[in-house]
Amino acid sequence: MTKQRALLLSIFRSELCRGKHRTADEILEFAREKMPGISRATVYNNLRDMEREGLIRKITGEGGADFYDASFELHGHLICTVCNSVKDVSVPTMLEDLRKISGVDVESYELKLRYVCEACGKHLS
Amino acid sequence: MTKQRALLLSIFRSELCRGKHRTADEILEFAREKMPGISRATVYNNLRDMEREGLIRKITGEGGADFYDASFELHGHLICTVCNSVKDVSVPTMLEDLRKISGVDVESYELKLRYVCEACGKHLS
DNA sequence: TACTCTTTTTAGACGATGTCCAAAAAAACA
DNA sequence: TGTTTTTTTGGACATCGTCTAAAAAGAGTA
Repeated sequence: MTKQRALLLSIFRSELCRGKHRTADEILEFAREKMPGISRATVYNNLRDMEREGLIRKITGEGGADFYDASFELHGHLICTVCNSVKDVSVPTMLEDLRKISGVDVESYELKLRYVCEACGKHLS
Repeated sequence: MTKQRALLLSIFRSELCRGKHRTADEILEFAREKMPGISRATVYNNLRDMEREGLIRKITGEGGADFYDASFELHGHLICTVCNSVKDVSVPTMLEDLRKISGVDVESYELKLRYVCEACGKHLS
């Protein structure tokens, strides 16, 4: 366990990431506050590895960067089509349902729901 | 309606795209076979507009380029974690179910299911 | 058609995100 | 400790997509 890897894990466990969705570059910023010299490649390498190990989840980004969260249970993401904000939504039986529907042994899923969030809905009058 | 736009629409309606998932660059290639000078920017602009108009769907790509399909009904995508191949899977009641579960007026969804496809499953012994 | 106004196309520069590489450093092992 | 393996590093590189300003094409009107 390298110091860099430990730092990244601690960031994901900290308030900085609790319930939030972070891009690789946001994680890099957080990491550099504690370890100024840490390399971009190191962060990307570790994010890739941590995802493979199931420690974090990667969500393929809307219009740009992918983002990561440290949530262990599978859940979907509500994405506002106006402001791109993201909220989690839990769908407990989803994996089982999907296995039945598809007839395939689904390992995991990524579900993005497009909607208009409350704040943006008000502005649309 | 410009000639370029008409060409792109015809490509999406043709056998080249029926039931398939195409990247922007594949579409660009197809377009250049008929109209060699067509610009990359034109293809990207039109794909963006056509998606906004609901003529095509964009699926945020795994490890790289986004891809597009011309299928009008919502459906999920089975993605093989080994070879990255994509297959459609229909989930008829999904949108209604999701509205009930989330309590939000979901406009559309994007569902990616990770699994190991038949061909790859055999090789894994 | 001729004139105007608006929209689209174009080429290429640009930007953002992420990957690759070979050398150096750190960690793990015996 | 000495050796081997893994990780980090920095910077070049690749990919994908967006932006820009000028030119061309399309649309509207008479």
